[in-house]
Amino acid sequence: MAQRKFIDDWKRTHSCGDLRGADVGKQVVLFGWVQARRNLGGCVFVDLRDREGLTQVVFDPSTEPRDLSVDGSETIAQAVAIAEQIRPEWVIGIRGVVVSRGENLNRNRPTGEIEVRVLEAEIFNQAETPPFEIVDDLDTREELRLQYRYLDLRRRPMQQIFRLRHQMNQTARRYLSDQGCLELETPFMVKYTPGGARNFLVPSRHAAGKFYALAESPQLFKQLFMVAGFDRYFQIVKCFRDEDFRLDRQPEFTQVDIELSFVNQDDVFALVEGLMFEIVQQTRGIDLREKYPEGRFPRMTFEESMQRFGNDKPDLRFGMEHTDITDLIIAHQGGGVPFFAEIANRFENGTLRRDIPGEIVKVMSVSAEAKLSRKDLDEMEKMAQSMGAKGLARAKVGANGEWTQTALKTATVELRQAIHERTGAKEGDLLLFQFGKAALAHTVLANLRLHLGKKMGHIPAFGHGGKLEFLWVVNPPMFEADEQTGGWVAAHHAFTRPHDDHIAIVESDPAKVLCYRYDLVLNGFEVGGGSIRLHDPVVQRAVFRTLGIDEEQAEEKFGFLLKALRHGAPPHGGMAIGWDRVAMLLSETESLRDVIPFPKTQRGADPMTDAPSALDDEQLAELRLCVMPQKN
RNA sequence: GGGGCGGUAGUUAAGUUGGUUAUAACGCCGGCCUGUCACGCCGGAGGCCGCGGGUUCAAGUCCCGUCCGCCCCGCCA
Repeated sequence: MAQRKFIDDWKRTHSCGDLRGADVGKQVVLFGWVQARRNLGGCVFVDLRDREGLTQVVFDPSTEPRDLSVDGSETIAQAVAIAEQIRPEWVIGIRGVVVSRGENLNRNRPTGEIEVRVLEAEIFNQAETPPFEIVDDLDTREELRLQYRYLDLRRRPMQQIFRLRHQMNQTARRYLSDQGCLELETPFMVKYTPGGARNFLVPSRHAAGKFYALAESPQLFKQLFMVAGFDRYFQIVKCFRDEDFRLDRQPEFTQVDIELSFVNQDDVFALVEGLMFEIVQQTRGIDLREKYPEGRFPRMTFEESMQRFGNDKPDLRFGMEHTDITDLIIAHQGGGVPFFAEIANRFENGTLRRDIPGEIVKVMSVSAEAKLSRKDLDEMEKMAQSMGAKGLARAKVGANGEWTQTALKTATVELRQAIHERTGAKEGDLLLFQFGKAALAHTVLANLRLHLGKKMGHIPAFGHGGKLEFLWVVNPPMFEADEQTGGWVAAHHAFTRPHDDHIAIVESDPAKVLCYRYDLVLNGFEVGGGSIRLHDPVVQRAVFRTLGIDEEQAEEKFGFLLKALRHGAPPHGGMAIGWDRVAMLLSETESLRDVIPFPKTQRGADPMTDAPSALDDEQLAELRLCVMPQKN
């Protein structure tokens, strides 16, 4: 067996990204993986890779150690023999001398001025031929990349992403610590609490038949830190939610969790803004003060966001806003369009009311520049239908303000003029309509807006495209109507503080109650959310009454928190930042999976380890569990 | 739970109205080559066309089912 000189007697002197022209003449020891081997017949060039970079090393049988003023002639033949054997991804070590490449330099890499002339080499390990090449611009099924994630992670772009995450973590720790926050830990295995996201459950062997829940967030525990008087807390923490996935959702994900005592909403914002400025500066070298000179992010109310963009996480990198024309439809009694008239009638006769969320008519004006073909429109209509819409009514604005290419051509001049005036639509523009249930109309138009934004090149398919648009979305409603029961449910959670001037109407007019809940949005992604908590037991009881939760139920569900809040809870509030989403946006990658070292597929599987897996009967018996047969 | 797209050598793709032995590039293996750096040149191996059923003289291709992956709606307080 080889003598292992390279590990036992010699130490690595440099990384594969270190050496420059100034190092010429140095004797060096490099360790790494074989990126590429170019055998010219006698002379073998090898690109040696480690996490810092690539260095070309040369195995040349004609090397004369004396010319390099070093020993080692007897080892050169051995080294050249090794060069003949090695293959991509083998792990080797070399000892050699840095020489200038003179005219033959490679300007494409930082180490391109030099190469290392090998005097001695050792193979640490061979490698099977990898299922895909370890290259920067890999084009391979993602499933295969996940199956061999350790090879995928060997690639430079992936290494850069996780270096970025390291920087994010270091920056957050330093900043939040400087802001007086203590890094404290909360349990992952917690008591199951109903409502909200589904929990992953962990069966207990000691208490067979009982289960822990994996924490969907440290929410309740961080509030207990405030009761305990820690004053300010943060944690970089994993959260677990057993819900369906999207490109920005994984079953386990990381958030930077923050909670502060004796603060109002503005105090929380200032802290988080400072953090984001710092993160963007440290990781991307971008000074957000150029865009936000006051050091603050803009704010928009929830209601305005829904009106203008159809969701609570608007992508502000481009326009194409929506316009609510429900009032125009009512005023014009349908304006000659049968299905508008139908809606107008229902408002007339009181079936629908404007002051409570119900049905609406919205329009999005698309510039003539979009040059949408019939095929494009059909595709968009299909998209709308796949989201549950009946169709996609549209009208093209003609030279004299008439509507063409549309089922809406019966619209009156007055209605058309009113709509053109409000939307600013000009000749050649296309009007896209949605009407009916507000939630559906909003969803459809919000998605079409993003679709068109990408299609028209206002925003890239993924990545920030040089624009970082932050926004606080504030003052959402505290309660939502529960369609099934006809009662009220908490729009976020029951421990959010209502606006002070709405406390009086918590029970009398829940629909109008707004609360101190806020989301931080970046380029159309919700990257953080939080609230000022409700620490007043009197208001808390009123909220529970509105939600139809009596004291007994409240005790049963949230007893430990309510009890804690009765023992001297300071006013407090906080924030949770979706750290993976921030990493995804800053690294301009396509999905959350790209910024998580070992992510799950859309169905929650890990192709590498084959998790989740079945248990054998013995294990189940120990937990006193039995698995029901699959229902068909 | 619903809708859409995809699955063909190790990888990425092509594959005609169903019709001989399923192509190509990269990778892999062997040979040659002393200044390559996407090295080059010559040769070679490599296929359960995701899986199961059906239609047919004949299926990668058409039909049904199913599994897996991705995107969206619902869901995610």
